[in-house]
Amino acid sequence: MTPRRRATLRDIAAALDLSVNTVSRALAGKDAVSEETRERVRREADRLGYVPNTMARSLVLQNAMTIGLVITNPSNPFYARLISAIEERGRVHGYSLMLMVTEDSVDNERRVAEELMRWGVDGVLAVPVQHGAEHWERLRKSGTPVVLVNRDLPGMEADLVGVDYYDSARRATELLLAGGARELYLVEEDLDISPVAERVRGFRAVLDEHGIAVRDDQIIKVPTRRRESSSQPWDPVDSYAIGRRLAGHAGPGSAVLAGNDYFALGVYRAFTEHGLRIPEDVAVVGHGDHPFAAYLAPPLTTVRLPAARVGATAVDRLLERMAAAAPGEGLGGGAQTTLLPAELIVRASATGRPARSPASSDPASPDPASPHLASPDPASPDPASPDPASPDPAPPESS
Amino acid sequence: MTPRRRATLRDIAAALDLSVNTVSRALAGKDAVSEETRERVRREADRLGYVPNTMARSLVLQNAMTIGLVITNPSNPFYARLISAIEERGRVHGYSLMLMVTEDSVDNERRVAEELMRWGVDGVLAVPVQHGAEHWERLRKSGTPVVLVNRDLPGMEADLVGVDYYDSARRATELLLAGGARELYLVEEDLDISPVAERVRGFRAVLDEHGIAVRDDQIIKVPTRRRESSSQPWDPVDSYAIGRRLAGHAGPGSAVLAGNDYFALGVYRAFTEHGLRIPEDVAVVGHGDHPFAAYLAPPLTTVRLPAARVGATAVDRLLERMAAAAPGEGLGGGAQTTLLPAELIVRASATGRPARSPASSDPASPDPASPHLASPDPASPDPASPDPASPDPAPPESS
DNA sequence: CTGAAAGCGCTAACAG
DNA sequence: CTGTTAGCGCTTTCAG
Repeated sequence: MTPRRRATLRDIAAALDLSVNTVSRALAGKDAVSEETRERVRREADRLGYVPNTMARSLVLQNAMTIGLVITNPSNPFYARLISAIEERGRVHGYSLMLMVTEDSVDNERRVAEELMRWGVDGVLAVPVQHGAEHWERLRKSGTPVVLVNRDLPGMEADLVGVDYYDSARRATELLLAGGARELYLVEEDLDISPVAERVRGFRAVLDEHGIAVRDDQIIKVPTRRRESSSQPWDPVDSYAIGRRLAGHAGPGSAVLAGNDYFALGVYRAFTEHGLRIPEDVAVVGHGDHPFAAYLAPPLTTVRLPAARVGATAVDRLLERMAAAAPGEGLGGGAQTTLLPAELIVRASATGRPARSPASSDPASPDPASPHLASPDPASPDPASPDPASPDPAPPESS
Repeated sequence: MTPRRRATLRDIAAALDLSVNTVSRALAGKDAVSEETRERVRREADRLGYVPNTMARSLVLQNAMTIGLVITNPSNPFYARLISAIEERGRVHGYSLMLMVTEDSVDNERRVAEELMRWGVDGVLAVPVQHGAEHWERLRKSGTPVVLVNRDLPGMEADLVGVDYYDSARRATELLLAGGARELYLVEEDLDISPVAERVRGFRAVLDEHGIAVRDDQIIKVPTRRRESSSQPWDPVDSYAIGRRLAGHAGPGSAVLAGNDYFALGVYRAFTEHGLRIPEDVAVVGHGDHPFAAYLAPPLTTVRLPAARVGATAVDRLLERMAAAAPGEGLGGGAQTTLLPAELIVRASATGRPARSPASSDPASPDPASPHLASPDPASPDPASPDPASPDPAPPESS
C-alpha cells in the first residue's frame, strides 16, 4: 500500500499542477513564492511523505555535505571517542560521516582514499597509516582538503591536529624521576608512527637533561597484533610478557612508562605476580586514562588525552579548509599543526613529589598532583570526571 | 596546475572524440566496445586522473551502495568492535558505511533516521534507543530494510541480530550458585533495553529454579551517565558507590553479576578496599570480556560477547533483505531474530565447580571451567585469544 | 561496434 | 510570483 517509490518534487508538482521548480523553491523556503502556494505545497509534501533526495541535491550543488573519516581501529578507546566527537561536531554543521577503517594497512588505506574520491566527499579527516602519502596527496590535489589526526605523515604536507605527546612523555618522565626512579623503561607499540616517536623523544630528552644515559634496551617495543585480532583493542598479553622479563631485574628505583594503559596493565600484573610492589618497588605510568585506570590496585597514574577536543578541533580546521577551497585560492595557507596538551593524572602507581623539576619546560600544568598523592591506595578512586577538555561540546543549542 | 574540477566521462570523450556513452561502456567493461577503443579510453582516463562519480552513478542506478549504521555510543567497546566488523563485511560487498551516533537519545535517533532516508541508503543497521519505533517504521515502509542490532525494539517488527543474554546470564548465575553463592546481586545499567531485561530474566529464572527468592533490592540499577559524559565509555564510579553499599552486608556466600565489566570493576575495587576478598568473600562475574578483565587481581570471570559475529551476521541479514526488497516482494518474509551465544570465560573471581546444574538448558558449553580454577590468583592470565567466535570471518553459509 | 536521446531528482538562471 | 530551459555525471534504451 505504501509507495514503493519515494515521492519526488515532480509528484508534488503534478498533484498541485505546479512546476517542479516552484515546488522546489517553496520547500527550500526561498522568497519568490506566495504564502498560499507554499502552504499547499507543504501540505501535499507531507501527505505524500516527501523526503528530499540528498544525492540529487549534492550532484547539482557539487558538494556532498559529507566528510570522510578514516580510522585505523575503532576499538582503540581514544579513536572511539574521537569518532563520537567528530560525528557530533560534523552534524552540528550539517555534515554526515562516511567512516572508513584501515586496520593500519596501507593497502586498505589506498582503497579507502580512492573510495572517498569517488564519493566526492567535501573533506577528509584521517588517522594515517605510517607509510605512503601519495593517495592522500592525490585527494588533496583533486581539491579535497585533508586534515591529519593524531598522527603525522612524513611525505604529506597537510594540517595536523593531535596531542602533544612529546610534552606528555616529558611530564610523565619528570614525575618518575621526581619520585626517585633511576632505571626507567619506556614500553611502546612497535609502530613507526609519530605519537610513539614523540614520546620516545620526550623520554630521552628528560633523561638526557638529568644526565642519565639511555640504553637501547630501555626502550621496549611491543609487537602489534591488531591486524590478526581484527577489531580487538590492544591486548595486554604482550606487555605482560615484557613485564615478566623486566621483573627479573626490577627493584626500588625502577619505573615503567607505558605508551598506553593496556600496556601498563600487562606490566602491572607481571610485577605484582612477581611479588613486586607498585609503586614502592617499581613505579608505573600509563597513557590514555582509560576508564579502568583509576580502579586498578593501585590506581594508575596516566595521561588523559583530550580526545573530544582533538576531534572538535580537527573538524573545525577541516571546515576552514573547505571554506577556503571553494574560491580560487589554493586551499588556504600553509599546513598548520595543532598539538593539544594532555593532562597528567597523578595517582598512586607513581608516587613522588609533584614534577617541579628545573628542566621542565612544562607550561603550568593545572596542578594535578595533589589529592591522590596523599593516599598511595586512595579510598576515593577519582570521580573520573568526563574529559575535562571538552566542556565546549559545541553549540548546545544549534537551533 | 592540477585540474580544479574533477575529470568526467565527457572530458575523456571529448579528448578522444568519442561519445560519452562509449567511454562509459569501455570503462564499465561492457562487451560492445572494441579492444582498441577500450585501451585508448583507459589510457586517457588515467592520464586525466579520472575518478568515477559515485553519486551520479547512484542517482541513476537508484542504489546508494551505502548502508547506514546507527550506534548509540562508539566508546562502548562492544559497539566499537561491531563497527569494525560491519565496516569490513560491508566493504567486502562493496558497501560504504554512513555512521550515525545517537548517544541514546530518541531525538537524535529521529534526526538520524530522517537523514538516512534523505541519503537513500540501501539499508540500515541500528542499535535502537529504547523508545519510539515510528521513524524506523517509516524508513522500512519507504522500502529501506532495517535490521536491529543487539537490542530489540518493541513497536518494531524487524529482524534482529544480537546476543543471547538470557542464556549468558543463566550460565553466569549457575556458575555463581555452583560456587556456593546464595546472596546474589545483579548490577545493571538503568536503561529499559532488551539486553538488560534478558539478563534480569535469566538471573531470576535460575534463582527461581533453585528455589531462591529474589528481593527487588538484589537487582540494582546503575544510573546512566553516557549523555553527560558524551563520548565517554561507562564509568565505574557509580558501580563503585554501589559496591560500597553492598560491602556492608557482604560476606561468604555473596556474589555479584555485573551487566558489564566496568561495573564489575567498580564493585571489585569497593570490595577490596573494604577488606573483602574475591572470590572467597564475594564472587564476581562481569559481561563483555574487555581486554582488562583477564589482568585484574584476581582475573575476572566474564562473558565474552561475539561482537565480530554479530556484526557480520547483521550485515548478511541486511544484504538478504536488500536483495529481497528489489523485486516486488514485500521485503522478504517475517522478521527473524538471531541470538548468538556468548561464551562464559571462567577465571578466578568466581571459582566453583563448573556449572553443571540440572535446570541448565545450557547447550554443551565448551568446558570452560578448568585451567583457571586451579589458581585463584593464576600465574597465567589467559592469553586472551582474539574473539574465538570469529575465526570464520566469511559467510559460514548464509549467502 | 558506436552514437543519439532520455532521464535519475534536484537547483539555477532566465524569462514571462 | 511562477514556468521554462539547462544541466550536475552517469547509465540505459534504441537506432545506426
